[in-house]
Amino acid sequence: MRELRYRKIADDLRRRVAAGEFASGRLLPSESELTSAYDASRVTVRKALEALRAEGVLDARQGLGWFAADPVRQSLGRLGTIESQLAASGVVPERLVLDFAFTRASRRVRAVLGVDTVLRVRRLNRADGAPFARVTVWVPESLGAGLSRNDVERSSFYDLLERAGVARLGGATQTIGAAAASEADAHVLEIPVGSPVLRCERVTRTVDGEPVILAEHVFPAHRTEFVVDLPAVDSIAPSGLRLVE
Amino acid sequence: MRELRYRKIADDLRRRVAAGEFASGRLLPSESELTSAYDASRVTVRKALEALRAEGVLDARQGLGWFAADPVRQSLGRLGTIESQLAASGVVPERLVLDFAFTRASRRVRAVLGVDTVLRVRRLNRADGAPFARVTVWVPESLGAGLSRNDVERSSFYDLLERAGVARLGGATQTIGAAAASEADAHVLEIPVGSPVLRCERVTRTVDGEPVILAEHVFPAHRTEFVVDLPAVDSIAPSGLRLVE
DNA sequence: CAGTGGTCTAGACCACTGG
DNA sequence: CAGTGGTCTAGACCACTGG
Repeated sequence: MRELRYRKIADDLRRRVAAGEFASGRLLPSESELTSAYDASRVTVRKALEALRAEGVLDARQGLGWFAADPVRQSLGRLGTIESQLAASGVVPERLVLDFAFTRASRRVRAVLGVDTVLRVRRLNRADGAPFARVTVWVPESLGAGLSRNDVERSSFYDLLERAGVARLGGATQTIGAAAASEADAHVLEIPVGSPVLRCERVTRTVDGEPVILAEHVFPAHRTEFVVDLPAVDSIAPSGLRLVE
Repeated sequence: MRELRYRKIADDLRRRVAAGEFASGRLLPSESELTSAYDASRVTVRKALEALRAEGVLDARQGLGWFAADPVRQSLGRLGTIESQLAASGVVPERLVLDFAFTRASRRVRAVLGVDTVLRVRRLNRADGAPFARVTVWVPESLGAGLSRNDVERSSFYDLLERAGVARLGGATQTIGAAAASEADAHVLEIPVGSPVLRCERVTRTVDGEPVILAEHVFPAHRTEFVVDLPAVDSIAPSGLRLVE
């Protein structure tokens, strides 16, 4: 990988912001100062700054200057996965494997993954002993063939597939809906049947765009919510909503 | 508002893509051709193209060219507001004002907006006659003072505040949760009490970061879901989720 | 190979901010 | 007012794609 100047500048500025160098209303050096300091053109410096704005790290106002973005926005940009959030707050999430089987794909799963036989794993996630997610993951038989039940209890599927070099994962599409808890959900999550749950379905693709993981997460509504930070809006209505069927 | 060249170019290209001019693998004119055609510098043309890439409308490959993005991603990038989606599919959304009042802010509303008196508007949105959203909007008394009941029935709050120059809106934070339909929700949305609903709360800030609009949207779960497109992932778990309390 | 997008430079004018 | 970020120009070199 070629070294990109704007990326090096962005990395350096991100580090300095994280170190608190520009905390609480203090402005960054002006673009022309940064241009001199990094010995780059203003366009390159701006490309780095705009990238950090897109990440939610920095923001700017014309006539004023660049500054570290609102902490709320920063923390949202860094939210990451629920497990990393829990780990950061000192709670060790437990992962319990309920089911591990190679089975025929249902019509829905076949439509998404395009294969007839899949590895299906059901897991329960707990935080401080209380269940907070019921997870079902489907992967094509070929990708799951090397995985053991102990593997999926110890590690996340992302680690097992990506870091082990089995697949190179690219983007994903995530849908979030509400539903009433099924009997199976209710039993595992220790909530009443029919009580509201958040249901999240996620299709993860390889870098080539081929869908390789289908995951369903069910969360009890009283314990969980999704947070989305929108750097700019053109409406006050929720974004990303669509009507189904 | 000053006319921005890169924005005009982006608007034109977006329209041409939507019209199918570059459908199914056909490339757009090269950047140097676009530079001549729009009589702008290459940097300006690229700024327009990059903006459309960020929207999910276009994509490019070095050495090949620019092309209309994958339709899946396109539809996600263009999702925008539910009302614009409906309009695009030929359904005219109706907006019915249920309530329009200046009232004392509840503790929650005061905590968010930082004022004691607010304009509170309740609306019902329908598509093809069927209710799909119950909306409550709170704005500080000072911002709502110039608005009439007819205004909020005809136009969106965004149009009323931003385009009318009352406030310059910046970013927003949106939380999505599930809940059981309250009696009021159920009555207005024509669903059973206790059936699952998606509940979305959105805080919109001015460009200066001051919260000025609080909006709550309640959607019947069986008709609606949120879709998020994630260009790159570092986990297969849902992103943006957090535990409440 | 010729042509493409990706990065980068050294300038310029403008709208906007704070004092 | 001087200084700031926002936009825009006319160049340049590079890595990469397809034939």
